[in-house]
Amino acid sequence: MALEHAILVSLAERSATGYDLARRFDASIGRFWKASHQQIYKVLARMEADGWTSAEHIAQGARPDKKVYALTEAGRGELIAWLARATPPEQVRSEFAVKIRALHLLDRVTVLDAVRARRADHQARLDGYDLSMSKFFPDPSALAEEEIGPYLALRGGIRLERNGIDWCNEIIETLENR
Amino acid sequence: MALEHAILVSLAERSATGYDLARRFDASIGRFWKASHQQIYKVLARMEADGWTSAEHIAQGARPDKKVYALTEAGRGELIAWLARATPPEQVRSEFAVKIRALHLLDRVTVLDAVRARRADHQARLDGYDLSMSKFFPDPSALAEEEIGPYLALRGGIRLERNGIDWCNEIIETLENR
DNA sequence: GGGCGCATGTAAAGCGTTACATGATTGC
DNA sequence: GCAATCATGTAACGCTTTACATGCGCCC
Repeated sequence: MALEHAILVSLAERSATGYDLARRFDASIGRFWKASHQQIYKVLARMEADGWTSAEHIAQGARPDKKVYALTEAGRGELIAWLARATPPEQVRSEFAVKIRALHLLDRVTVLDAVRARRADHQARLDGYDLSMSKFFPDPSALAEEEIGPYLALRGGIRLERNGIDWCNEIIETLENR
Repeated sequence: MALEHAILVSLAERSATGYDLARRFDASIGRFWKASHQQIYKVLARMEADGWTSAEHIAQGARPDKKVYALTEAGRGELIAWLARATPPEQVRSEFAVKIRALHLLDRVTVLDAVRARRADHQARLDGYDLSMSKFFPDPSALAEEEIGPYLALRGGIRLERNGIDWCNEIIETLENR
């Protein structure tokens, strides 16, 4: 896919400026797709040229002018078409896992420290997700139609971090018991 | 990081040609770092220029000539230094998760079909990993020193697939119960 | 006769990261 | 006075993907 489809998803939720999108990519959507503002502005310009979005220029006295992007019918069509297309299984790319493979080249203490640091890292993100969960979905048994997706995506994030923690624990235990 | 460090890890296990590496990246190492042969040949050339690897030219009558790359002392040093450097938490990039976020824009049947297909995909890879496990590590309580890393990496892969399956099941159940 | 395995590359295009650039307002 | 927030970009570089290119031997 590409960034443009993630932007389509975000704009379908709410129209936004490039700046807004960049912040969303730092928070919710960004759990599964990171993007810098530089990238976003470039792609946004291309999407406008392709007719997927339309921009409304808004002058603000004190603050800088802004361009609010909204989905066009064509953009919405492309979004639906993309959603319906089969998703190729994405490949994992984990520097940590590559290092784990070669762990016997390092002394045990260094490895254990690194694994504990990574576990703390997973835990910190998990704490953030738990907070989002209680803030945005306090009652998961009563979700509005458009909330199911974001809820399940957040659940996916939580599972990912928990899984990361479990793996770290397994590594630590395996190394300590020998 | 980059591909070069994954190649260093692979060459530390055994010297290899670019072709061999490409196959390894299709199998074991590739669980966590994919690379095409085009990429590998280019990086290998640069690594040789940097003195991290040394190549031995071998002419084979019938088959094409080959270059067997081995780690140099400098390469080994770089590998150890990289292993000891802190690993920045890698960002997830999941097209599937982005789609899940926007799932309410599609009809339920299409979504469920897609999620079931993805679950099957996870299951297929898990089956492959289970096979590797029984083939290479039939007795995990008696692992040689250099086997611990590859064993734990494989465990990580297994956990990842299982976690993927669990998430798919949660999505399916959530969608079916409403 | 056709496809696969071995073996090595070049070239172009697209995507992503990092650095640079500007400028006003608000809060500490 | 200094940092952060709002707001939008350009430029250079590097990594990744996709397409193109070659050529022999073996098996069905």
